[in-house]
Amino acid sequence: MKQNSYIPDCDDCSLEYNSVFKYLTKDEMDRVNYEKKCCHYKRGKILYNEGSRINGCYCINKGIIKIYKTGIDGKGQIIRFAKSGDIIAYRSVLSNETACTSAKIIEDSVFCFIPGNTLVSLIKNNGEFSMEMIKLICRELGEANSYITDIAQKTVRGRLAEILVHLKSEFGLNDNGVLKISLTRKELANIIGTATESVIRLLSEFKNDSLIELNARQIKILDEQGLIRTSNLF
Amino acid sequence: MKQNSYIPDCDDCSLEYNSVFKYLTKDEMDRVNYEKKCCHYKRGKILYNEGSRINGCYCINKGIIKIYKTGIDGKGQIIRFAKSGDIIAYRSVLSNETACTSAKIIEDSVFCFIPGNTLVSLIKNNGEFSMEMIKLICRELGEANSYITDIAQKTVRGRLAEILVHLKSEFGLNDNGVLKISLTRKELANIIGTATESVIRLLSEFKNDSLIELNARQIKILDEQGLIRTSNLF
DNA sequence: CGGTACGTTGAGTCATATCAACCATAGTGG
DNA sequence: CCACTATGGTTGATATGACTCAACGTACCG
Repeated sequence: MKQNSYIPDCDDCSLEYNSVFKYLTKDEMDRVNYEKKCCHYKRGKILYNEGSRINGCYCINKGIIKIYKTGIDGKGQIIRFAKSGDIIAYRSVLSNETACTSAKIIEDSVFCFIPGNTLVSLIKNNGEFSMEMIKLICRELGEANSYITDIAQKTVRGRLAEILVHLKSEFGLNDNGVLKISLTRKELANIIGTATESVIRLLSEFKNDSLIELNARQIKILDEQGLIRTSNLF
Repeated sequence: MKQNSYIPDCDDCSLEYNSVFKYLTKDEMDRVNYEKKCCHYKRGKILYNEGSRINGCYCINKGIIKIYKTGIDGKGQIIRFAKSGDIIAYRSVLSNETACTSAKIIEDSVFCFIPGNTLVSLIKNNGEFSMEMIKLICRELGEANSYITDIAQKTVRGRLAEILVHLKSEFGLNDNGVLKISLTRKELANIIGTATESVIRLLSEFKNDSLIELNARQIKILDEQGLIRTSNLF
């Protein structure tokens, strides 16, 4: 891990992104600042792999990271994306298991590594922080549960429409109404658990229905309500 | 909620089922014992509904409870089952949201209601307990993530085979090799997200392949390895 | 300039959903 | 006590969504 010139300060970072770390005391914050290690990674780099033992968590300052699993036959399944202010890999550290997911940079990132011991000691000694950590994990669990229902019940078409809406609300649009997050067709397919070809076909159907506009990886949302309707069709 | 004659003691219950509550101090345990409320519910009764506000969690002493969501068009999706020693509904309490699932008794149950305040205060004041709570939630999250991959990538056939194996390992078999948990075809369908008819057809295929034996709701596992193989077929 | 990754389109196939009919059982109310 | 109704289970016929395989275009990179 190469240390780079720019190192975010935990105080600023946690405030700006409203992360759980803002519940730390001054002393605790200093400790984290001292013990953390900052890294700059470019698109394509892998942070950790499924099955590996990780002895700390990563706090994202900038960029986007995809968290995914590899199923039988090697097909990838994207579980979620992490962005500024998010913490990843805490699950393995806290439950003392090997990683159940892999993490790959999909947009150049800056993040800090916080040793597991530090995290555990914060949880055990700071009730407020601990409570906030729990809320965070519970929120993630709630999302996972919803996703199970969606994926089990909706058609591929519905799931794709839904994921576009979801990506909009999570990462926003740039000035021309184009989704800020840029994914390959295959990545889109791996979110909703389908074949690349199906994504391609459905995207162009959406284009014909004037729901979106396509320009390579640029996806412009034309009719969000229409997408929402599509995602809820039986 | 009718109080019934038999009221489990938290000390015994947490030790017998190895639950997170065994990390409480004597005083804390007394408090929980004092503040909890014990209930006896029969099959079919609903504990709480999606969308309702719950101000406490339930600790299961006996029985089986299904936790499910209702999708669009009213189709149910079973998220998981809770049994002796499990805690449910903690997510809504801890993250201060309304319930994202419903809970229904599927095998006569005895359980205790623990007020949210009590739970939160235990988490804030007892670092060990808090850490164990976190481990528990992380484990549930890990399972949810795996399930997302399975459901997105496996065929209905594979999922059904898998769920049978899973039900065996979670609830065990009785003396004649029959799954202890008894579910309707529709419930099985709602676990794996398919149609009742498909479950029926696949179960009889499994019977023809000598993987299982059927007798109404009694499912006898004949060839667990075969089921595992079936569940992993691309 | 050739290689590799990504994107696109077409054709054929298969697993699964849907619709419909039917039987068995148990519970309900007149 | 019987008709009535609801619920669960089963089977068959049919429709179709989505996957797979295959071929080909394009862009970028060393």
